Amino acid sequence: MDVKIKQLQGSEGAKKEEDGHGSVACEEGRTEDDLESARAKMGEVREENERLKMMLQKIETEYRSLKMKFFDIIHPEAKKQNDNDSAPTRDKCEEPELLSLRLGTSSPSGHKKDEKASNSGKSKDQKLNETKGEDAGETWPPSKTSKTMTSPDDNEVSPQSQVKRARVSVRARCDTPTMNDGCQWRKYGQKIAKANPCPRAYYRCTVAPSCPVRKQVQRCAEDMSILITTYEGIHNHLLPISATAMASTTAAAASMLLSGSSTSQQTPNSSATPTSSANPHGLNFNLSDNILGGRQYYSLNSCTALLPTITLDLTNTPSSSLSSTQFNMLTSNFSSTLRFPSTSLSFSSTENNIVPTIWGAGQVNNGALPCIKSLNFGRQIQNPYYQTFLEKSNQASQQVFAETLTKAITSDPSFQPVIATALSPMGGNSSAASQGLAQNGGENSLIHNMKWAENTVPVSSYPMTLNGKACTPTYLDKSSTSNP
DNA sequence: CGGTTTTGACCAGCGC
DNA sequence: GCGCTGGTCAAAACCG
Repeated sequence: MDVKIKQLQGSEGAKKEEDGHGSVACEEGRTEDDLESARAKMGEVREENERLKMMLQKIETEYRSLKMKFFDIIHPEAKKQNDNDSAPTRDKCEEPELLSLRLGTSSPSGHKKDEKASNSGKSKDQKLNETKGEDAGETWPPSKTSKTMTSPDDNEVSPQSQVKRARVSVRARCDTPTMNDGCQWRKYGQKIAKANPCPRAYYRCTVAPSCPVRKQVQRCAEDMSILITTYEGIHNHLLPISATAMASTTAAAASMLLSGSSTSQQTPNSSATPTSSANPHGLNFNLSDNILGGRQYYSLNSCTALLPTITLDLTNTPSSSLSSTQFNMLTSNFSSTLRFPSTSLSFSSTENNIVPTIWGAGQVNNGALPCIKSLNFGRQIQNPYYQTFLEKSNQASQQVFAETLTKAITSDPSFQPVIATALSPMGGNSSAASQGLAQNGGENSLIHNMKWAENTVPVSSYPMTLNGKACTPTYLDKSSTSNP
């Protein structure tokens, strides 16, 4: 991790020059007007950076405060005994708890045997994770393995086991039988599900023989053009570039689901009244009841209802109760009909010029899978190339995203715990963010700090294709980088 | 020939 | 205990 941080710091230093702070020499040959214009822009950028810096500091302060409160709730006895303990001590104890929510790791405990050899090289937090048996990789219900072996985790429906079994359902308009999400899948079964004439197909990942990831593909009974793909599990292998987009997106979505669930759990009534907060960018983050969770396809699938499921609605059909120009994040409540909460993220916007810019670096994102670039918590790919690529090609979009997200966070207090939880696995701890902030002088601090996830993948490389045919060809940048 | 798909059978969980 | 349903297995068929 230290190495990664150093790499980031190094890239940030290089980026400063790209930002224009060290590029005065490049101004040679330009007119005085150009110089004045460039200086004015530099001033604006500096001001914006200062604002972002302040926002980040505020977020970190609130994050630490929330962490302390959370720790007090979880360990009230520890609070009594350690009333005089400093915050760093608490952080040490709490970090594994928060890390247990991480879904984007690529080292599932289901393959601990294989990992024992390399265990010595693992970071501290990873080891703590394994010690507590909360590794997020073991997500698939061990239906078959339970025949021969049962783990203690499987016998209790603890919050941790719910975490492990989180599902991410993706609704997208597709004409072909299945979405090509970049992974290799092998079909191992097909069933006619109740109340849906369309058969449900079962696939498992064949990129690695021991990969636990599986997916179910079924057409929506209400709209045959909508393909519902449900992912479950975490890849335990390196992924192709094109596959990391989906993997990170589902991981991020699942992470949102889990963090949102925990929030609702602690304050079950807090979401009774939908709250929304518009921001100057016109991007609304709505925290409300489980509006989409009550959709029919949830209740029809009893088994899905047994698992915490998050739905990424990538269809162009605006939700009946939601504006088509909103990025609606709907946290779950605890419906009496569902044993676990379901969360829906609706990306149904087709007209909004903000969201596509965020997801796709300006490319129109009309139904293509949005890549939550700056909220990737997984680390499937650790390739410096992606960092460089992103910094050069997606810098503008990330700035927009950072600004938008920051304003959304600051304007909507209910979103802060979600981000706080989401940020906790990134880069190990929040103090690293502070360090990075201090060491790089705060320039573009928020943007950079939110780029810790090494598997960030440019959307332009994500082939939302269907068996080789572009699912939504107009959204793809054909000049994008090719897979290695 | 090896990998994938198809498809009937089997199993487990759940409700009655 | 029985039936229903979802999920998985595995042999056969299929395909490049």
